[in-house]
Amino acid sequence: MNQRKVSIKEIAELSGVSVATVSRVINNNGRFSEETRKKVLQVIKDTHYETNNIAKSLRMKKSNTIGILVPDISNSFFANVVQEIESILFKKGYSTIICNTDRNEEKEEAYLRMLEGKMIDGLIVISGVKEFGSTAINKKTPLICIDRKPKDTKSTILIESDHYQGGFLATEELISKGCHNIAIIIHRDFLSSSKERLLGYQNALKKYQIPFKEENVIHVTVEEKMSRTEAAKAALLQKISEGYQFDGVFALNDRLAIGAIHAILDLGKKVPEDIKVVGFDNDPISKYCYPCLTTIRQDNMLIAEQACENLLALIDGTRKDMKKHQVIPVTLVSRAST
Amino acid sequence: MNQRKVSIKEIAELSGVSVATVSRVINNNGRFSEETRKKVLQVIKDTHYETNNIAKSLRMKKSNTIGILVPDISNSFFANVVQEIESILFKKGYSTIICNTDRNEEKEEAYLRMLEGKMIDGLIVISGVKEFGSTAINKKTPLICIDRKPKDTKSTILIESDHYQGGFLATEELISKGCHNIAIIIHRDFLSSSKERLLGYQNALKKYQIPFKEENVIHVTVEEKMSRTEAAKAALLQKISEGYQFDGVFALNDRLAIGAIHAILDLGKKVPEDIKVVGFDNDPISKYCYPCLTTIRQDNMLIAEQACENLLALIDGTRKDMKKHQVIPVTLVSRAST
DNA sequence: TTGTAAGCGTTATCAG
DNA sequence: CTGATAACGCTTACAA
Repeated sequence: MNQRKVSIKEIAELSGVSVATVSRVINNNGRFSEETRKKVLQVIKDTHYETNNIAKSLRMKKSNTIGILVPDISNSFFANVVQEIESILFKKGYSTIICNTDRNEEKEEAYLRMLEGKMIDGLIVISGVKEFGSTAINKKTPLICIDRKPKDTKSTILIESDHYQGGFLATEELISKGCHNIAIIIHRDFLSSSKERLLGYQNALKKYQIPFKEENVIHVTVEEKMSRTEAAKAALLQKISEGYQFDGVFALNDRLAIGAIHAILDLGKKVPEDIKVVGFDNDPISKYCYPCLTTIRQDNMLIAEQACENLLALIDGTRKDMKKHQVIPVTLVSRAST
Repeated sequence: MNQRKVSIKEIAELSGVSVATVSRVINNNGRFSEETRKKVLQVIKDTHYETNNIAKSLRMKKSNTIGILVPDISNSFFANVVQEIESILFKKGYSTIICNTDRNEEKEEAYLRMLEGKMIDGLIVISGVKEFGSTAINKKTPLICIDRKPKDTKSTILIESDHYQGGFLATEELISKGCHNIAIIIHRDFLSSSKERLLGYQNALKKYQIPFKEENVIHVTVEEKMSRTEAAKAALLQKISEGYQFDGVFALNDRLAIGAIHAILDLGKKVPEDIKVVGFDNDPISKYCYPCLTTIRQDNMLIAEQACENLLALIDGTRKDMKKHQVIPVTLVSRAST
């Protein structure tokens, strides 16, 4: 019962027509009689014929495939966005090649070459490390960036969350719950997203006339083999041991926030009674930690939708009024930690 | 500076040789003079030529692409395994098409058709729902299953964790910490992995001469729009309200375990002092919840390695002594919850 | 309405 | 050592 792979040519022979006609029927393209249509379709059914997309791609110079570059698929934010993108594109008839770059520039470069060889119709780069000026795919391949823009700052479209708003909302939440002395925990301060979040924090303070103090900014560096959570915990404990006092924490992501909570609990204080905590990302762990973590939710779904929509428009050439920088609103998810 | 895509033919012309020779040089295949080699390579470099893998695949009937079917990429176990597989295969020169099936049989079927059209060289199915007997890819496409075997039970290779051992270790841990009355929380009891874990639980009890009681088995059903965690918490609270007593919990996955912990804490009891808890999977949340969760770690890395190794052997035809059922050991990760 | 044939970019066979 | 050329499976003018 092991049917060999059957080609359009054999369908033609079995149906008593030419390959051209079969092709027309398959693609519902051009004219043919109802009779031949029926016959061809029947033969296709019988033989379990499936179009060879490789050949089709070669001929059409279109692969119906798009590439996604992602730094780390096991990060929940990335995983979610990718999953959503994949799902949307699938419905549109595109398949997706997901490339996990490990934030490694060489790997990224290698993937780009591979993708080019596969004649991808478009590319989505999430938080990419590489500047795309010199790369293999600098041609006309439609490109959308999410979360971070490559240095080659020309005309590529960037889609990202409203990090400023996120910082503002998080801080406002703490203030509204009575905090006056709010620590902010930052990991990668060079990221534009981090800077925006910090700015939101500062402006929220200003709005409520709370002075911004430099000593409230806690920078954590994550050593090799150490998680962000551990690093944040250690940094906070260190600072406290030096006499630092505070009544609220805004951590720039949920992993850091959990670290802060652990530190606080270890000292015998209570969250949220003694100190309140807000994170960022709405990582699943924020729902499962104890106490549950108030956090800022990025709209992964909308980011994905917008990325796909723009990319497809770019591919189809129906590029109307696409903004170069698209900012997606975030929302506060209020939980037990505040 | 926008170079059009350049083909082997143009390389030939620019180098003053034939396409055949260029092909030979590129693939280091056949004989050619050092001189021509140098010239051709130089032209390739100058023009930024990149092989068109679509054309190559068509000709070679080999795409150097493998497909992965995965139920849910945002599940940490799956995400990890997929990530690892992708990384290994990439090093071997294969690219990977990751297909997220959402446990949806139609989507799975559609993906299989798509993958066939892409002439994939091999397929890895993680916890698949479909029986592959009738499907598009029943040909000779090499196939490896992870975690669950499709019904069509013929000769496909299955790689999975030692679920029995996991159940045993988890239960033994609880017993060794003084538990005598251990609840077991089960979600999908029809899965063979669940059955094995239960069996391990029972045999561990037997080893320590603790009688197995049916009332200790808590089945949770997860309603639409409810997380496993919430469902487990609700189920446990319900049971307790009926007067049920216990001093330890073995939950068949970490999400369920977290639910149990939340239930226990809500009742004013302490973990691990009053009740101890063990989960399964070593989900990242197990490290970040409070208290941190003792759990069973599946060896994702080894599973991935073994899957790739077997698949590549199948593809190359160097299929020596491959066992049809390969069982990967698991380990206990002891944390605060016990 | 249908068939013929060219061509997409490669590799492999067969002569030279 | 190198060059023509067929073939991979498909789409699409152009003819009929």
